[in-house]
This record gives sequence, C-alpha cells and structure tokens, in this order.
Amino acid sequence: MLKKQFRIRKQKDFENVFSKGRYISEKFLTLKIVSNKLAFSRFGFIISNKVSKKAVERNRAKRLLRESIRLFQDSIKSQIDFVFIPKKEIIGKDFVEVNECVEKLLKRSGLLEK
RNA sequence: GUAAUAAGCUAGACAAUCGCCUGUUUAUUCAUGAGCGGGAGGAAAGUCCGAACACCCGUAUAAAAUUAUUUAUACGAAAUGGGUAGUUGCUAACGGCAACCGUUUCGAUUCGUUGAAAUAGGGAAAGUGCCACAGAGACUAUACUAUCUUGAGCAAUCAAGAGAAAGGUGAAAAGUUGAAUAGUGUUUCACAUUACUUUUGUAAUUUGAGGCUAUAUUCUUUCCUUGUCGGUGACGGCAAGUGAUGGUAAACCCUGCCUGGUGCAAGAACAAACUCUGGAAUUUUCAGAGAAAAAGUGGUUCGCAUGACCCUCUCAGCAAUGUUGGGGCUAGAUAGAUGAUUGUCGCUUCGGAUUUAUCCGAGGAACAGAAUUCGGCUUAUUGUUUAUUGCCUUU
RNA sequence: GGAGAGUUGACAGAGCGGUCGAAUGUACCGGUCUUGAAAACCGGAGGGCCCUCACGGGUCCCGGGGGUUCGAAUCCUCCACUCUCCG
Repeated sequence: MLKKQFRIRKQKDFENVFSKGRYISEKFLTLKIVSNKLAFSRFGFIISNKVSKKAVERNRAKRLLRESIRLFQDSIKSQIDFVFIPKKEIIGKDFVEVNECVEKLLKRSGLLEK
C-alpha cells in the first residue's frame, strides 16, 4: 500500500493526466502517463461501477494493483504521474496475474530503471 | 436416515516477513522518525419504516425598536396531502416486538372438545361506484322453459295476466339452515254410494293410502338488536325478540389514531480583512453595491465516535421489556485505510494405500466492505446444535 | 452518501380490473406490380412446454416471487435490473 503522498487525489491532477497523457493498454489494464514537476512519481487508480457492482470486488482489484505498484516503486523513474484503469476482466484474477500484467505495461512504457 | 419450519451459536486459529490508516507519548531539521496501543459485519447491503441531531418554515410570547425588522425561548394548532387499522402491553419512536382474542385450513376425538399452521383482522345496518361473458333477471329485481286463469282460433298456436315451487346460467340468484307436527289447496290410486248409459264406462260425493304444497306452531342453527354474567379489553357464556342484512373498501369513501419541511452533500468555523450607500444611530446589527488576494475554493478543521453503548449480576413481569450493583472504552477513512506472500495446526471433498482410522497426493472454505449515529424490517449466505412435523428403513 | 423515474413481441411504443397474447409503427414472411429490384397496395405471423406425420389443439408467459379479487399487464407487497438528479 502506498502512502498518501504518492497517490493522485485531486480532480485537477486526474484531468491533467487525461488531457495531456499518452496511453498504453494490456489484456485487462489501461495505463495513462504524463510527467509532473514533483521530485517523485504519483499513482492513481480508477475503477468505475461498470467494472463490478459489488464494492468488495472493486476494492479487491484496487488493492491488488496498489500492492503490485508498491513492489515496483523503487525501480520506477521519478517525475511521472500514472493512472491505471482496469477492465471487467480483472475481477477474479489473483495477485500473480495482476503483477505480471503491471510488469509488462511498465516495460512497454520504458519507465523502468534497471 | 432424510426434508421442511422455528429458535440459538458460528463466520477457521496461531506465527513470520513486507506494507496501509489512526490514537497517544517522545525526539528533532516541524513533518518525519521511534516507543506503546487500536483497526469491518451479521447482514456493514437494500434504503422499506422509525428516532436522535442540524437547519429552514409557521404560530405564540418576551426584549431591542415602534413603519419594517432583528434576536431569544416555547410549540407544531387548522386545512390539504400522506401513513396506519382486532385488544392489551413494551419502546425514544415505529408499519417493530410480546401476550391474548377472533377467523380460516389441516389433523385427532370419548363429539364435550383439542393440537398444529396461517392470518394487511375497523366500517358494506352513512352514501356513491363496479359486478365482464353467460343468464329471464346482478340490487328500484325479473319472467326463458314448465304451471294456472281469461280471451282469440277447428287445431297447432298467439295475446294478456297470476304466482314464486322447480329447471337452466353464473364466482354470486333475493336470503339463516334443517327437522317434526298440524293443516289449506291440488293430484294419483283403491273401495262404497248416487246420477247417466244397452254394456265397457263417465261424472259427483264420502272414506282410506300416497306425492307436491300456501300457511301456522314447536325445536335446532347463522347473523343482528336488547338485557345480564365473566374479563382492563378485543371478546366469550346465558336469556329474550312480530328482527333478517348479496360481494367488493390492496374501488371512491367514512371513522379513530399518527404526521410542519429538508436531510451530515444537514449545518458551523477558518482561509477572509475591507470600503461605500441606506435604515437605526454610541457600540452593535440589517439590506444593497463594490473592491481586493502568491497559490489553493470540489480546500482545511469541527460536526465525528461516552453511546436509547458493550459484558456480567439482582429484582419485577407469562413474555416483549424494565430495573439494581460492578466492570469496560471497542474502526473513523475522504480517488476513500484494514492488504500481499508464506509456514504449522484444525474442518472438509476426491483419489490411492493399508494397520480401518491413520498416512500420502490434489483441491475447497460462503454472502459480502464501515462513510453522521442508533432501533427495526427485508433480502443474500457458511457450518453446526436443539425442538416440532412429514416421509423412508430397521428392531 | 442521499433523492427520484422506469421495465409490455426482434426494436420503438399504447393499454378503464373482464370482450387482452395484447393497439399502432418499424423490421420480417408471402402475394400483386416489374425484365429484375425499390416504392406502393393486399395478406400473414409472438415465445416456451405437451399431444399430433401434418393440419390443428391444450397450457403457461406483460422483469421475478407472493397476496387481494369470481377475475390482475393493470391494485398491494417483497426483490432484480436500467436510467436521471443533488456540492
């Protein structure tokens, strides 16, 4: 789980990412990225009611994504805002599958440091 | 053994590593570290009811003021609309809960009663509406078949009228149900007498037996009214009466009771400090207009976690529930915390092995996530215990 | 978090408790017209299950369950789903 500092929380920040960012998508995940002026990277997650009507399933998906990002956090370049938008298919997936998908996305974006 | 219903309990446990939100103590570079703590439910859900709480509206009173208005306190009248509906009790309140009453269904019965289940259960004897199709007629009753009387006709039949017993239609047919006795009318049969007739026979009368039946009396039964007894009451028992009322109010409506409106996105403070005009004029307050700001205005803080709270005990009560004493503090996020990966043990399914209750391997563990709080209802759902009823098997 | 509206055939969309499996339009099928098509005109047809070689017949279905009523798409109630609004 990420600290509050590293999450995107403001409406304006989300709008900024949507208007200026580029996007990459994998099986059941879409990623939007844009650079920011801070010293660190920030992450946001959007899961709408259309993904699942049950709050348990939406929270579950969000927690898995955040846990996966936490593990990659040290190797990700700074000064980037990330927004993850999962699709319906994420419901029922376990941590290993989600983690693989996140890793693929980050590699394709070229923002992973070695 | 199995199924249904009702009630109760439960919602795997422990440990390790890496993380998240938060209370408090402490350190300093003042937003970070360290120490000690806390961190989802029985439904947190649906938002179907109710209450607390906050603001607004209206009314009344008081003060300032006396044209308006403002502030404070108290209350929620009337109308409309909405809700609710056996009785008594419980509750902060409820459409909730408990006990009882009535009704219905099923079963048992020694026919006196009794067990189980269900129950939105005021008023149809205040008024209005509706009752399709069928049927003669569906609420100011009516007359199709059949019956009787009168008239027309050779006859078939037609017309007018009577009465309310039967048939038929329908969910429902005019109205309490059934029985006994008396009895009027009508009709069938038998015998006898009289009249007519050649005879067979026909007509009338008496008697006997049978069918249908107006009416009367008695008994029984449903409802209603009155009286009386029991019960706080719903209601029940008994007695009397020249009493007799179709269904529908989850149709309008009537009656009793409840209800002012909006919801924590309520609302308050901070950032945010000012100028001008007008009313009153000392402060203060109200209305209107304007200006200003590093950025931020969908910001931050409060509301917001001591409560109709939880555990245990005493007493009262059939129970719901109330009460006495003791102990406890038990989530508080806001793009929204409670997660990830493992190990051991427990439960359980399948397969294999044999020592027949153990081992090995592969799995499984439901419904579901706080968002102002609480009381209910409803819906979803894992395992298990008890009770009742039904069914099957064995003794 | 809170407040509301709706759900009828393949699609849209009417529908007084009775004559309603249900108006009407689009789409579909057949026919007329045409060399052929379109348009126009005429006619037809909902779905599931059961019986039937077939024709045809029976029964259930207006989002789902339960109730009121002689009778429910319509009235009441409990759910499911879809959509809208509130700083």
